[in-house]
Amino acid sequence: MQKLTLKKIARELDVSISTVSKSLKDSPEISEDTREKVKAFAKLYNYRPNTIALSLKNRKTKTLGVIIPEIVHHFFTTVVSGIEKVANDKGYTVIIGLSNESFEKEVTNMQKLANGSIDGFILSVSRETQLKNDYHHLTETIDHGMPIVLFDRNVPEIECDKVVVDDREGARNAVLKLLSQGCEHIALLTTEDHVNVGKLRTQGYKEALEESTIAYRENLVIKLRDEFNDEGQEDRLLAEIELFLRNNPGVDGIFAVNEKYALTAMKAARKLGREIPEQLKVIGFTDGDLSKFATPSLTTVSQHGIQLGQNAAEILIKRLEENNFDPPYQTVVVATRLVERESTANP
Amino acid sequence: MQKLTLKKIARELDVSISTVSKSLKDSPEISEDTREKVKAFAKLYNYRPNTIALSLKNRKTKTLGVIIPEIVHHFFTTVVSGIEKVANDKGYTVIIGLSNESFEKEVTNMQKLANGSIDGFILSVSRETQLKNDYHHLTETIDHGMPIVLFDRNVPEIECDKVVVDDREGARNAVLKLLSQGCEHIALLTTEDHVNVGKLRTQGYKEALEESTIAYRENLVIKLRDEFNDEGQEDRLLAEIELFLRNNPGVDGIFAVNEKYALTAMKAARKLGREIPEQLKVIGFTDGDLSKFATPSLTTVSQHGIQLGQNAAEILIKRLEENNFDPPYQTVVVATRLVERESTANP
DNA sequence: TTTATTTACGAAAACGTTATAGTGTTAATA
DNA sequence: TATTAACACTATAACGTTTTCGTAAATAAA
Repeated sequence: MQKLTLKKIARELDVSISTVSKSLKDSPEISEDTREKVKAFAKLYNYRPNTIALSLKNRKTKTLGVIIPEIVHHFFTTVVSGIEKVANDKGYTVIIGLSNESFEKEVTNMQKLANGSIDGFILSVSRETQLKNDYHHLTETIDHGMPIVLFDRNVPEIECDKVVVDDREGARNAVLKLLSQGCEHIALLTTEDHVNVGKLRTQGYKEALEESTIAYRENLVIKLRDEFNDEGQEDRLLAEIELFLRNNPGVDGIFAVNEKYALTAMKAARKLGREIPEQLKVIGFTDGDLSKFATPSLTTVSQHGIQLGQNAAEILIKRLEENNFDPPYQTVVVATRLVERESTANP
Repeated sequence: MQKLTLKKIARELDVSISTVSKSLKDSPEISEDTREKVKAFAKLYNYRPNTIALSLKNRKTKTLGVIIPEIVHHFFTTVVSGIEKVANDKGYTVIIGLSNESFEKEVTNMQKLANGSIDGFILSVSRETQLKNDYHHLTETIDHGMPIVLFDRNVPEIECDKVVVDDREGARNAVLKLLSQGCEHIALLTTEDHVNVGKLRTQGYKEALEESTIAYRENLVIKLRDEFNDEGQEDRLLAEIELFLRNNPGVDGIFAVNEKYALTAMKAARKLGREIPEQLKVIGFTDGDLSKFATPSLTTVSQHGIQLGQNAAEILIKRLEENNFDPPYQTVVVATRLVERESTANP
């Protein structure tokens, strides 16, 4: 009924615990007779070694801690599924911690997991952490010999392995696409400055313009406040974008740094009677269902979240298994791909 | 540098391990002097007890195992976030296992976690498990004294705590809504029969019709094959639904058992030139971003995933803390709510 | 002064493993 | 026959905790 242990098997078969353990590991020290007897018994009653005891003994848990800012989020879940895949294949378990974009939750979650529960972290820092610019919990963890792989939201000042999306290049390609489709007044819908990926995408936007004959114009860049992302704030987001479009009737292209902004922009445009893609072309970032099912369907920069997760897990596990926790660290940049759909089509 | 343990503190302060342990727990057995000294040292070097050692000693891990069929899935992630919230508040950690709708992965994932890593399961069975109708892994787990809370996809033959959505009633309300909006030929887009929730929603559809003057007609029920849900099969799904609509020009209402089917139906309708909501009204299940951002926005049956997850975690933790693993078990039915949007509006 | 009691600590066992180092037989070798 | 080697097992320590039990020394009571 209750969990079977080596001790119970030993008692039952009237041998020592060592004998049982060795039999199950097919040690030649034990006679074939005894070995078979023990194995048969263990199989019959479905013995499985206690993971916790093993973890304690081996001082490794074969478990990865994954901390993400949000779970009801397409991109992060694709990353997690990539991590899970690789981890499972290599015999690792995954523990997920959510920071909900909060610095404090990120810290406590990490502290809780760092005390023996896991062998290493895969983590994307919360928005608030970026804002506070406080990364002591990361450096401390690394100093204690626990490896971290940072993904997506890069933190240049932290030295560790990293897997990031080529945000700059992805954005550049998106804007080049808009240019090649004939757009001349391309707006950028982005986040506040402290969000690293937003900054990189903005940079890509600028680069593309610099390569063209179109000048960069500050007033076509609209930085949407973080709070607009919160549940129930969709209307304010919409109002903000609508106002912008109303004030800038000449805008014929929009590059948005995420799906939501892009979809909301399309909604605003529709309200203002602007035809997509005829009068206004739109490209978003993150290739989720939202883009696929939008009307018109949305051209996006796909981030290959699964790939990203797989890379992160592979790097971390490699470090763990090679027992090498020291520099040099690597930074893998995962290329993006522009998925073209109706929102940028030319007649 | 490396992890601090009681032993190291003891050695450093030249006292016994017991003294350190007791000091940190403020035991009156230890003199105030020593206590303070130990606590100061522990604080200075940031001592945290090793979770694994504690788990082994206490024979409980304060960890919940959550097994879900898919993670890139709005509904399941909302449930997980509800679980996380409650679990974290009560000092529990969450381990996530993905079955990817596969029976085998579900079983191995459970076996791996059941060997000491977790105190109990929260689980939604995979599609394949339902198809095979093989639940021995669940009964065995329960027999070993590990509690399970089943959520969403109910398995009537398994006795344990359950938290389910009121699928029947949700569907009934949806169809009643369509009826009240004047629909007379209401189609049902559902899954294959072995999916329990699909069956319940179908039942609700029938009930609503029975309460009306409209007769149930077999040929208005279309069971979409499971494989159409796979990545990259969107076109086949669309084709199937389009064919159906073409063959049934009289259809003026659609109730779909998930967002994807609903959105795809809208797309098909658009291709056929049918106006939504004027000529055709549509309601989906699951209130995700897809519905919110669709054009026209989609009326849906909201499942309150967060609530569901919270309930599940509360029930499981209650059982764990009360050390009561025996019947009676409870089944909580979470009510749905019809979120009305443009797709069912009347002019 | 002798005995009882408190104070302040330490030793040891236990949780379930694994690995190292014994140990008592029996068989082979010198 | 005496020594050595092979065999088949067992005891023990260790991983990091907590807790029960023990015990010296100091203090209080008889």
